[in-house]
Amino acid sequence: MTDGVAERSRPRDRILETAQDMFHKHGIKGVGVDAITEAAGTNKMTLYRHFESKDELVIECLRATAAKASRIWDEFEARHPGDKLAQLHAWVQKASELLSVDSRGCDMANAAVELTEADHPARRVIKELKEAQREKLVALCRDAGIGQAELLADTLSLLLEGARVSMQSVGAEGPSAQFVRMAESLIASFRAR
Amino acid sequence: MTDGVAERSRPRDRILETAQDMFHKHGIKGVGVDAITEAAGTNKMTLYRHFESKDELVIECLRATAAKASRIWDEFEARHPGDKLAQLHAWVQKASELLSVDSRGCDMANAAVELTEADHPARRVIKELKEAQREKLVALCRDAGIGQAELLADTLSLLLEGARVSMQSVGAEGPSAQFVRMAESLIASFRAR
DNA sequence: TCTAAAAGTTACAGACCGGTAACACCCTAG
DNA sequence: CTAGGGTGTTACCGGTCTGTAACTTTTAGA
Repeated sequence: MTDGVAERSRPRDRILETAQDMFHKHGIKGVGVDAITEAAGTNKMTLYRHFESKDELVIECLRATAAKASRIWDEFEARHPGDKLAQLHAWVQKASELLSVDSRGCDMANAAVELTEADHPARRVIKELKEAQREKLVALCRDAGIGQAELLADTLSLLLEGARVSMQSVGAEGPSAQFVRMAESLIASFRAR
Repeated sequence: MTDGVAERSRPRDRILETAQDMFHKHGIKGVGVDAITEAAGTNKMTLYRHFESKDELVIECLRATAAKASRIWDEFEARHPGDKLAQLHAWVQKASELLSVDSRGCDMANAAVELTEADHPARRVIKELKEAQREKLVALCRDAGIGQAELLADTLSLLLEGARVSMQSVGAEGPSAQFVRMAESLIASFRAR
């Protein structure tokens, strides 16, 4: 009779994990703190003892998501130590796997779409995290020996971001279905010159 | 002393136009019907006499947006009659113009991100409209004499969709800044083979 | 075992939401 | 001039939202 999401961890961890999951699935404005705490097997007061507001919880969730993504990058290095080109291909492969398994795309991009207020506290965090990810991909492309590393990295970024949002509007059979082919031929053409 | 948004048109038209603008700027869940009717210089009862629900209003707004986009396509044909390749370049140019002028991206994609319920009435409309746009771009590529027209059209779609969402998370100086260069070299490479 | 912190419980405040009812008004078509 | 449809106004319903107060229970460490 386990709790599924909850298990027996500390309330703060359960709240954070549950909130990540629910924000991801239903959007930030689509889920209230009551629903989160109930799903996490706790209550609202406990949430507000650990997070000073819903916005702050959102930010913590985004940071946690980025940390998970970072762990995936560590896997690339572990599986293909030193071989940056193989890591780049692994990146494409992993991106397409996630596309086929999850139809809700990137939490940070989705949050940016939802939180339209220019001064929303989450916006600067989103920008920071996205910029860090961009730099990582640029570095990977450069270390893989590609000339115009920034341009390739940015193109791959836009393709992936587009695929993730396209899935949500037209579904998996839309343009996003060809993501791997696009990305691979793009890498090939950048390597050729 | 004009009303700005309102002028002296019929309440229904004012509501539709104002709602389009406000949904676009602040998101669907970010604006209430009260705010819309007030900005449109009318009241809630009048809105509900013309639209049976907020969801229905959202759908009408999406259709109106798609109709505006369709008028832009008519411009391409008017400016470059018969020259499909020139129209494709015009499409790239226009897309980048819109990117630099408006940072909130595509209403349909944004709505798909916000409205997470799988059976939301707006979702099927979004899918229909997006599929229609996809077919238009595929036809344009094919008529421009490009071999793998579907693949080029889908790649361009993902690039643009990605650019529009990337702008919202990292801003205009991010990867989306290179959209024109990416799109043009992509077209060139498809034409070359 | 005793204590203190963490967590649970209940109730509530105050705001906003989508949607409706009842009624008064105005403007135009006949 | 008059009838009637479109519009404006006010008030309200039931629900949901974030966030807080006050109090009780559980848990864990010395």
